[in-house]
Amino acid sequence: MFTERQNEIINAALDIISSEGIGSLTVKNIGKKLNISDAALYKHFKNKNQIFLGIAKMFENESNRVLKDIINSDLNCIYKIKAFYMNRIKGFLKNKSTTIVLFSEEIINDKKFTEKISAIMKNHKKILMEEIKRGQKNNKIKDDYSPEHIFTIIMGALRLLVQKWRLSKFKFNLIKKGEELWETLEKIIKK
Amino acid sequence: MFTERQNEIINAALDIISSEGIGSLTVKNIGKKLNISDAALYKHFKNKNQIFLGIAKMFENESNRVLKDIINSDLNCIYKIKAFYMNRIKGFLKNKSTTIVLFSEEIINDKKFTEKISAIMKNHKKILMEEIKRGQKNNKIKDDYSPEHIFTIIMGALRLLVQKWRLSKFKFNLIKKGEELWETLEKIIKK
DNA sequence: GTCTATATGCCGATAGAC
DNA sequence: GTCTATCGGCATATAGAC
Repeated sequence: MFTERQNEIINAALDIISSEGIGSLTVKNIGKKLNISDAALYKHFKNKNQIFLGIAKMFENESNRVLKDIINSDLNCIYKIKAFYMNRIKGFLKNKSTTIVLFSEEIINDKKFTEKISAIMKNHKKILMEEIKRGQKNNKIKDDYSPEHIFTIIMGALRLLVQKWRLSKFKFNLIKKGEELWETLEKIIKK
Repeated sequence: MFTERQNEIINAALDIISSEGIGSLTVKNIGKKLNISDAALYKHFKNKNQIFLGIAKMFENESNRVLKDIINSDLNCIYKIKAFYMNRIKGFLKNKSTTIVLFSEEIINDKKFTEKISAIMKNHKKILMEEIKRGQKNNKIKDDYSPEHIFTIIMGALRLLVQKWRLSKFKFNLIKKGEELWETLEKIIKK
């Protein structure tokens, strides 16, 4: 998929985003981080947008892999949704910068990047909605609310929590707060 | 508060953000929009960050005014929360660019701006939480969930809906979708 | 694959005339 | 308050030697 150097470049970019913000993500800074010149980067990526696209692809690979594992597991639907939810939280914890990149599609003004992120999100939504519908059929999830609204509420709450965490400069325990929030979300949707 | 020209400049900036994205917001572009030179802008604002701060102040003035009206009304607490929720939606409809500016605190790398936006958000949260608590005391709102979680769920869902609307390029009817989502939110919190 | 040197362009901001 | 002219700085990206 990626060469070793390409992986290093993507990780350096993620490092810079999480520590100094997206405004500091320049080819010069990436080079500095890797102790090579900025010009050398162009031997590995055609241009800066391709690095962004690399970030999106890396995220896609990881989340798809995990998603498959969860869907193919024999957990019941509520626990599948919980597993997805907690997995996203752990993903953000591991790669803090994704909290910026993925929630702020408008920052990176590249069509292919935006489309990629959009597609990933749509895929997540599709898979989650299927589980929600199955749960409603099997009488595990309340059918007072539309699957669409349940999705909006779960993902919206998750995102807001993660954003708060980022704005607090990662000061509180995201896993703990995430689990507490899930307790409430589960109470709301569980039949 | 602002001179007429300052208001024009702020509105031009908001225009640019909503139509071309924050990356296109340059002093040169603002000048072009107003058919004056970029240099002339510096007679009205000391620098670019002061224009950003102007955007934040404008938003603060408007939302505080409306918030006061709602809080001082004699609606019951659930309808106060609904009024706040719907008012935010209408605010985004009126000024599409605020959907970018306010949800992406990290884009604008100015300390005073970030602090201002943060303060506005904290104030909104404080007022909403008070209403939620009052509702729980008066047996109007379920006390199975913590006020903090109720806040996260309502605001998170609202934000996600608004973001979806923005990414759809404002194609669907935000008011209608917002009202539908509120129906669900109300069912969840109402005792 | 890495380097240095450099092209090109836009950024925010200032000087000074009118 | 507006203009033109201009500055220094930094951005992405390329050329060409090693």
